[in-house]
Amino acid sequence: MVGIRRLAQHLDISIGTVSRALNGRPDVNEETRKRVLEAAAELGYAPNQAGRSLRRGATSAVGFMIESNDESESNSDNFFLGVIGGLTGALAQHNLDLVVLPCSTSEDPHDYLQRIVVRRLVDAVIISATQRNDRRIPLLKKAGIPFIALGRTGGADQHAWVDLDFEGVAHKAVARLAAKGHKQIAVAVPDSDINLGHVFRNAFVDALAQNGLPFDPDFIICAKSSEHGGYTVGDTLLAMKNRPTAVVLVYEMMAIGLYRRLSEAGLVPGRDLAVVGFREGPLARFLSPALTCFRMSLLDLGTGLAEGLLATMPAFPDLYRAEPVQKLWPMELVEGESDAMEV
Amino acid sequence: MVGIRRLAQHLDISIGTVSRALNGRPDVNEETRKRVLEAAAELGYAPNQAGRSLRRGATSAVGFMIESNDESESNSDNFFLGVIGGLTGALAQHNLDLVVLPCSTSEDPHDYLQRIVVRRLVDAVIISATQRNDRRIPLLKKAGIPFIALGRTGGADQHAWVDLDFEGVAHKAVARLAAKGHKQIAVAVPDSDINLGHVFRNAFVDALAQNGLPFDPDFIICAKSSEHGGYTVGDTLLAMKNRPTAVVLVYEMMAIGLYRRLSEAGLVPGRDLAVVGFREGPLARFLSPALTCFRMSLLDLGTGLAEGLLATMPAFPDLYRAEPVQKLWPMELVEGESDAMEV
DNA sequence: TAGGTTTTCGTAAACGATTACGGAGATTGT
DNA sequence: ACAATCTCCGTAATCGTTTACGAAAACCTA
Repeated sequence: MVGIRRLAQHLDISIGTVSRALNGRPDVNEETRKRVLEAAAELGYAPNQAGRSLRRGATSAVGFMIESNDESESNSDNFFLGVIGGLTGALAQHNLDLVVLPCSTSEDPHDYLQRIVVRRLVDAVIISATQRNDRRIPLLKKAGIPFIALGRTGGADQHAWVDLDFEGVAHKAVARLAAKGHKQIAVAVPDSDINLGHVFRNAFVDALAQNGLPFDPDFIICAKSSEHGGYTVGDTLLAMKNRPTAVVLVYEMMAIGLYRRLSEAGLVPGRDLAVVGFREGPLARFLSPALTCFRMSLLDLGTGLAEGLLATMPAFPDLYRAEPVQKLWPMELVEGESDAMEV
Repeated sequence: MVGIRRLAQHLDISIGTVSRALNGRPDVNEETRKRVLEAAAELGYAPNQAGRSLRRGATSAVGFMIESNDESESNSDNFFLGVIGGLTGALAQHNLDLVVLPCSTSEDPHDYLQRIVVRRLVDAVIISATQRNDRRIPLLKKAGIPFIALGRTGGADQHAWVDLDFEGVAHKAVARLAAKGHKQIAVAVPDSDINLGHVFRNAFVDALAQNGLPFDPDFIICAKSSEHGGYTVGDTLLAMKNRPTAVVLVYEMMAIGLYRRLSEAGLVPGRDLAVVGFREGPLARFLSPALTCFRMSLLDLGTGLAEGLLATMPAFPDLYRAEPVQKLWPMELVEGESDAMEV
């Protein structure tokens, strides 16, 4: 393996000069720099990451912590892959690698992250699937590791995050349904301790109030964020004596299950029950009737996350900003037929 | 940050002894070892990864190279997440981290991998989406990096790989269709230079021969491995004067597009055209009529990949085997209604 | 008890890169 | 011509950990 030593003796200069030449330091003759650069390309030299990290005290890597669902049951489809694409692109421009840190669902995310952090495996981290009271936040703050969260937390403390604009989604969905005459609108939220459920629930309640609609606690339906969860939402709806005329869902997989349950009951979405989904996934186009839902660019979301993270890293003084980025990511309505009915 | 130095001075012993105690070396008093372990836990010590990597010449990380499709168009959904779950579990048992290396589709995978390898970012790699003549193989061999491929390559050279049992799938699919009287069976394969297409195509031709069925080159349909690709497969089929009575697909997303195209033409899968899909994804259960396809455990696949990789790593002498693992992963038929018709 | 063996631990040299420091030439100023 | 300045580069320390080597102490054997 060719290191800086071999490069230096090949050029018959000192390793210090080689290093300076490669790192763009000013105190090196331009003629020498050119020779070094050429030799490096010729010999296929690249700095050893371990040596560099040790000396610099930084790894040039940021971690993206996701929970790797052990079996394919769950909701997340191409979501993370899309975000990862945006992240890598934006980070690569600053010579940062992305390290995906998949936390098994059988392990406590806090403990997993602690192991990563204390070993100094990455310079900064992105956490996802944030909980209402997420212990990872104080951990990262105490360790002084720059971070950003994909998803708000419940805490009042300030930290950088990017989240989907649930308020906007809830407002658009409810306003649209209200305009069609719906007065009894239900919402399905995930039953896990993930913060998303709370946020979406609150946004929904606010949207109801803004549209002058009454709020019935029974209309908040908790379910697993999976296809089967959507099926159980159908069960719940069908069992209600005072059945809502419309329902708003999170996760496209829920929509699939609900469609199936309705179909079994001889009901048609958009005719017997207005359905508004959340994120437009690859399935939404196929569902019949077409699902009214919301669209976003996963690539842009990843880019936005990267920018927000870089702004928290003192190692990038030109991008650094004192106040943490807190950004709601807009989603655009995709009109379908699943909420076509008027009432 | 607490390092081995602080730990040593806190215990008033030398750093050498601390290191030996932590690494389970025999030449340290058990009483001393216990004290060191306790102090390490108390002070929250964990070895700095950069220092350790530099000294050991190994990073304790294996890379999993995937291509991160820039936009959500493409096929891969929960596939990688599932495999990652299996990988992390199996690797963690040997104190190995998994680093996901997402290669942007705009970059040459070979160049991307070279940058990773030359910087010694990982000890071993798993490559996926192998091409027929994959330049990454000689790169890794030359660099002496242990690796395993998820997907066979076309080359005759020996290296470790795990691949799906396309032969088994093709044979089961064709035999099943032949038993129902089908004589004109088409197959849709991806049009990219990924090796999967060639393998699947060959397996299909073999299966035809084994079942005494004629082979018509027109019945090999190339398409993008996406929902839209499936739609174009439908276009191609409908435009044929001598239309096949059955079609076998790869990728579940293709099935969705094909269903949509057939529906637009007023045709029903399983009645007007027998459809056999490939991998059972979260969507297959929902398609109506239910898609006949094949099932596998992504978790087990990940575990198998990890085992095959460990067997190539000299750093694990007890697992090391001279001959590289080459394993076809079986898939189990999931009976649906999409190929119910007889002819 | 002398000599040999074993146990336990401290010392110091690596690993590969970065960078503060200082020195040798070359250049400029008076 | 002498000093001051500037340009360029070599030397060596350093990051945190591992490990070969040797030494001290303890233990055994005859």
